[in-house]
Amino acid sequence: MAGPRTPGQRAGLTRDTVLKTARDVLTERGLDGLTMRHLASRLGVAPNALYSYVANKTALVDDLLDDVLADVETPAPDSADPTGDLSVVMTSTFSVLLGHPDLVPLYLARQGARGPNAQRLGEVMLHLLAAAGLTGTAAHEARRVLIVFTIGFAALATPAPVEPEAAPPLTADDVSGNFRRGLQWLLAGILGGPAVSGS
Amino acid sequence: MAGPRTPGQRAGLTRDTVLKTARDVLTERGLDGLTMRHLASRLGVAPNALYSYVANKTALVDDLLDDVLADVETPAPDSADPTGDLSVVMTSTFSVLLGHPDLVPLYLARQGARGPNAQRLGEVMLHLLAAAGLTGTAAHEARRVLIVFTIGFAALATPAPVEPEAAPPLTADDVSGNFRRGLQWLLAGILGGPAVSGS
DNA sequence: CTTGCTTATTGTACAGCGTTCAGCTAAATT
DNA sequence: AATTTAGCTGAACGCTGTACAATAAGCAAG
Repeated sequence: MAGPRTPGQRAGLTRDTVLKTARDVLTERGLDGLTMRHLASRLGVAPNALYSYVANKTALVDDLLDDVLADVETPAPDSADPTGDLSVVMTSTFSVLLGHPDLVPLYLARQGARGPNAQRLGEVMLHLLAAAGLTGTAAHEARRVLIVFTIGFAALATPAPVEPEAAPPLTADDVSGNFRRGLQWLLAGILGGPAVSGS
Repeated sequence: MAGPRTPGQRAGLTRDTVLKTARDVLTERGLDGLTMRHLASRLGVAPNALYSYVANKTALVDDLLDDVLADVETPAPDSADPTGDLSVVMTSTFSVLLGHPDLVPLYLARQGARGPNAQRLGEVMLHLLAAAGLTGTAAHEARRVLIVFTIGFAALATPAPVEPEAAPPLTADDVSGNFRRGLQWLLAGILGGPAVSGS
């Protein structure tokens, strides 16, 4: 990985290795530790070499965000229990997000990912909501509620950036149970609830 | 506000003017535009002059975050309708957050504010939940759910950072209605089975 | 086998960031 | 009036993301 090279010599980088190493750096050094320079040095390469594979740092992070969502399990297309499937999808999303705590705040800062994986997930959710009887605006609203709730909770479960000061325990398990209960409330409201009249 | 000063001369800064100007800069130039250097030049002052009033940029932002929460209306202490009051508090928090979109992502990145205003709000919520019959762990969980939901929704209502690309309108009104419905679902779930009547 | 084109990579550099240190001087204190 | 305190400046450090021009490796064509 290390090599003193003169200009023109190749290092054999790949877009995939760049992204993968970026993920590694992120989990090891945190969000602040993910700098183009550090990533480059990790790859044994000059910083600007990365720009052959990534338009800029924002694009890199966007790709990272979407990559992570690839791990979310989506249920078999035509199940008999859309509500349960919905619960599974959200719970899976939640736990996937928990696996990459540093990224979570970024999802909210950018209002969710926009890549293909995110889009696919969004469509799966709409499909399940339709199977449960919700369409149109109501379905979009419900989806938004579920997404916000899930990402938001993952953000809260993330370990605090600094200050070990008087840190309340708040283990990931605690938050997970908390998440599951809140999710049930939401699903009950969304699917069963009393008339959601105009208001 | 503008003045070429020689070393030793004072500019008459105040912690309050610094914070207030920081808020202005934030709303005008966004989060990326809020730099110590820009803030300083706006105050007609060398960048490092700010460090007499603020420990560092993080502390500055922390103060900003907590300041905003001062505008949240909290209900009269001993109401007969804690559920309704809870709804009022959360809705008020939501609209206050909407007024400062640039700050919202930071709340999540830092897992909520930690200043006195945030603390007060948190205690008000616990008080209302207790009045509604929830104490102990259940109350803390419920509070967490409500906070996540509220901040998360505010984050989603925030206008996207860049890309006007095919942006769905998603007006603040839309999101507000959405928020209110989701909130009802949560409250219904939190406070035990039956639908929440009031509000 | 050579010629030429494309592209990955380097060195250098720029502008900007948060922050620290040392000095100066106006204001506050004694 | 003398002395301390504190607000402010100038300069600098190390860091960031990124643009530009030069170089050489790889590849396609003659």
